[in-house]
Amino acid sequence: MKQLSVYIVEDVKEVREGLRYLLSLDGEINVTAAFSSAEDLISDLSGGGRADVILMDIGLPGMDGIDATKIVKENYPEISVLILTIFGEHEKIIRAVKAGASGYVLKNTKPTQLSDQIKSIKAGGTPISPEAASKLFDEFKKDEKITLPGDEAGIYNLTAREKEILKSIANGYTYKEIADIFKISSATVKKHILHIYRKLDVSSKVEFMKKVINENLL
Amino acid sequence: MKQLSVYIVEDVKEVREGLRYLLSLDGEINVTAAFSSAEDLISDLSGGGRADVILMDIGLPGMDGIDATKIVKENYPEISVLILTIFGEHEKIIRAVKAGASGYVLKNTKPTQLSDQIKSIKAGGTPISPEAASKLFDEFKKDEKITLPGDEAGIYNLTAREKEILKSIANGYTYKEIADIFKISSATVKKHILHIYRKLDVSSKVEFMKKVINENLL
DNA sequence: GAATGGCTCCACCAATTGGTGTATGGATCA
DNA sequence: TGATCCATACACCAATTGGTGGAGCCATTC
Repeated sequence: MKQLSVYIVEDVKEVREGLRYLLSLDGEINVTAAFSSAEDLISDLSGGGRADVILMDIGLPGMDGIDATKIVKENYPEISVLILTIFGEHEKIIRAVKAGASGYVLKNTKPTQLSDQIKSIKAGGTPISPEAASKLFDEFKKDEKITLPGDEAGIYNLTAREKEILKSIANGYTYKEIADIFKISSATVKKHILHIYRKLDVSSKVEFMKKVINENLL
Repeated sequence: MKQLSVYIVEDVKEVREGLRYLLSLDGEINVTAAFSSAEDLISDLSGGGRADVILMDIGLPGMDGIDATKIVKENYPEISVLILTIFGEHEKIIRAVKAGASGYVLKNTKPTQLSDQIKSIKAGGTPISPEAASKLFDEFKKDEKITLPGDEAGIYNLTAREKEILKSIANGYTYKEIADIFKISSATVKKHILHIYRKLDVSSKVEFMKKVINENLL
């Protein structure tokens, strides 16, 4: 297995060197650089420096770890950023993950666990501790709402009209009520809905609602 | 590092033995037993058998992986359950995680990734693939809603029978189908549903579904 | 024992839904 | 210039749903 190239960004020298030492114990991990500020990191990356994973402290002097994460992910999306944090920094963690961080680990994580988590990022896993999971989940949901309806054709190739009808149905209106809203015949509404059913592969309002709500089609 | 003891629960022999072989390639993982049914697993645990991680298939004959997970977590909470699934089983995954699963991995995950994900569970991580993450997030949010406001007031004072009917309706069955399932008249089913509607303060299946799904009444 | 509440069932009704046709005008596209 | 898609609309039909009333049986509770 190829070695993982890891950068460390942490302002406190003792922590920085401690991390470097701890990670050096894992043969699969190679700490190729360590920086005491986000600015130094950015400057290295601009100069062609690369890493598989960046271990990023949040509380950095100058540019903080969140903004740094944003810049890294915007310019070098292939690099995974793992946020280093202390217990209780929920909100910062959320902002960091929204900025593109792949996950986070607590600073008091055991050495072996830290190695495993770094490796698991590249293996497709997302290390998240349960404590802050629900908050994180909320935020992700908000993101979804932004990204989903913005799409043009829609996931099921629904036409613009069909999307309108879909929303109305999901909001509990009957065919007749929807007909009044859009000033069309209820027969037309029904026609639209049957088309929607076909596209969503459902055949009743119950199935329809399950799909709409579970897949956040609103 | 101590070896991780892993159980496999998977009904298809080829898959089961394939997993056992793949995991045997990782020195830190020790597959101590493999079962073809949830019942066999439970019986082993009852007899004193233990594992650090259980790799659990969802689609098992007899007791399915979700119920099995529930039982395992209720009786042996220290055991982590990792759900083995195929792409697209969103709903089941959600239910499995709610049942206490530590995460899930897709069946087509690469061997090395699988090992890493198993190890990352015990390292505190939660292996979740991004595809279904947002859905999972939604569900967690819903859980929050339940535990916070829906306290002692009970779940709308529904009787045991009404809860059964509620589930069936939410699963898309018609009155008639439910009548067949419970061996009662469809008139009775309808009566129950009208009672449920009153208690939930709704008056159609669409409103009903919104409430059931959003407040996770299943 | 009477009252209450849960579960069962019946009849009857209006409204809604699911599904099938067919058809017309407009836009778009090959 | 056809062909196709979209939105509109109508007719007709079977099934399901939402709502009302009443009623019997059983267990628990007061």
